[in-house]
This record gives sequence, structure tokens and C-alpha cells, in this order.
Amino acid sequence: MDALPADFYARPVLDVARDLIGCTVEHGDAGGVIVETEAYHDSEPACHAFVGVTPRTRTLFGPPGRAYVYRSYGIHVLLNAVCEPEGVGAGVLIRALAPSFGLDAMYARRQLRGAGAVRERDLCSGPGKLTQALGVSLRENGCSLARGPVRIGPRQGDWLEPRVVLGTRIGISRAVDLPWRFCAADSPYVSRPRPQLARGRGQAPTPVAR
DNA sequence: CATGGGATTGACT
DNA sequence: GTCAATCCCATGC
Repeated sequence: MDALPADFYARPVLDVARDLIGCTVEHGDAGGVIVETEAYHDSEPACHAFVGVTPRTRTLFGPPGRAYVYRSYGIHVLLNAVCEPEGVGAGVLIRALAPSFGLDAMYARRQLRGAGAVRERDLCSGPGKLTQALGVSLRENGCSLARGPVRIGPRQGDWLEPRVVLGTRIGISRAVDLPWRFCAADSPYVSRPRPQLARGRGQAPTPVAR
């Protein structure tokens, strides 16, 4: 797989979050297509980097194109792509994948810990689920997303021009109104709640201009 | 050094 | 809908 170069990430984090929809993430024997992302930037308080440079946020302020991996709620591992020029603390949280290959290994790793019967659409439908399925750990923090072990490649095939809808970010308590969550429209692999179509007569999905 | 709070998930009522 | 699990780290004394 060709991997995206570092300068892909050295751009405004909202652009990168949108453009990562449809790209491929792989780690070892498994991989999938990104169908959901969220953008975080040190200018807003939901971002870890809001507090400035600390041991935890050092990666976020570092060069773009690296993985920022951290533990959430003591249990889950979350994967981000560091964005914007070095010195800016910004990243894109990878929230869900459509599994592409290595599904057997993903089922095995997901069922290993706690999860009961796992359906394919739930293999990677959440930021903690996908790292567990791919076998990503905290050791990958700071690694290059071009050189691996976790790598991200460009859109291919049916994913060259995905329809993208946006909504507000999930699971945060500050800056809750920013519409910085990006999802592939109509993908069954997106985590809940789905952002687009409110129930009943919802407003139409908001396509992202580009 | 002690404390508190999560960018979540799965099980359960 | 509710809730606990569990670890890293930021903060305050």
C-alpha cells in the first residue's frame, strides 16, 4: 500500500479529518477503510492539547503524520493522526472503519477481551473497538503513519469520492457544539449515534464542500 | 504524593 | 435508559 505523505497531514485539521474518510488504515495482518473521524485542535477545550505541551500532549504538538495513541477511561486505546505544522497541537481521531482484510484476526482480538458475539458491522464501529481489532497499542504512539507499524493509505476504488456528512463530536463535555465529526454517508460501520438524518423528517445530509 | 476525570464499551434494568 | 471497569496524567497540596 502506498502511504499518505507527511504533508497530507500538515494542513488544517478539519480538511484532514474530512479527507481521511475513505482512506485505508492497516496494522499488521488487518486493515479497513476509515468511515468516521473527529477533529481536535489546541484552540478549543475538548482537545488534549488545549492545556499546552505536557508529556501527554508532546506527540500532538510534534511533526504531522505521526500517530497519537492514548488510553481512554483506563481501558480503551484511541488512535489519532497528528496534523497541522509542528508546534500546533491538533489531531484527527479515527472513530470507525469498514473492515477490509484480516477479519479473522480482528474477530479473534475483539472476542479475546470481554466482547460477546461480535457482528462484522461492530468489529470497528468505535474508536476503542478498531484499535482492539487492529491490535494497536500504546507502543504505537509517536510512530510515523507512513512507515508504520500503523499506516494510512489514500482513497481507492469505490472510495475515491465518498459522500461525507458532519455532526457534533461524541463523548466530550466541552466545545460540544462544534460540528467537527465526519462520517461516510450511509455507511453501516459508523458508530452511534449516527449524525445525519434526524429521525422522521430530518434535514438532508450536509455534503462537505470541497 | 493524592486525587479526580475522562475523545468508551459491554452488560444489565 | 444506567453503570462499572480501570489507567494515565494533569493538577494541587
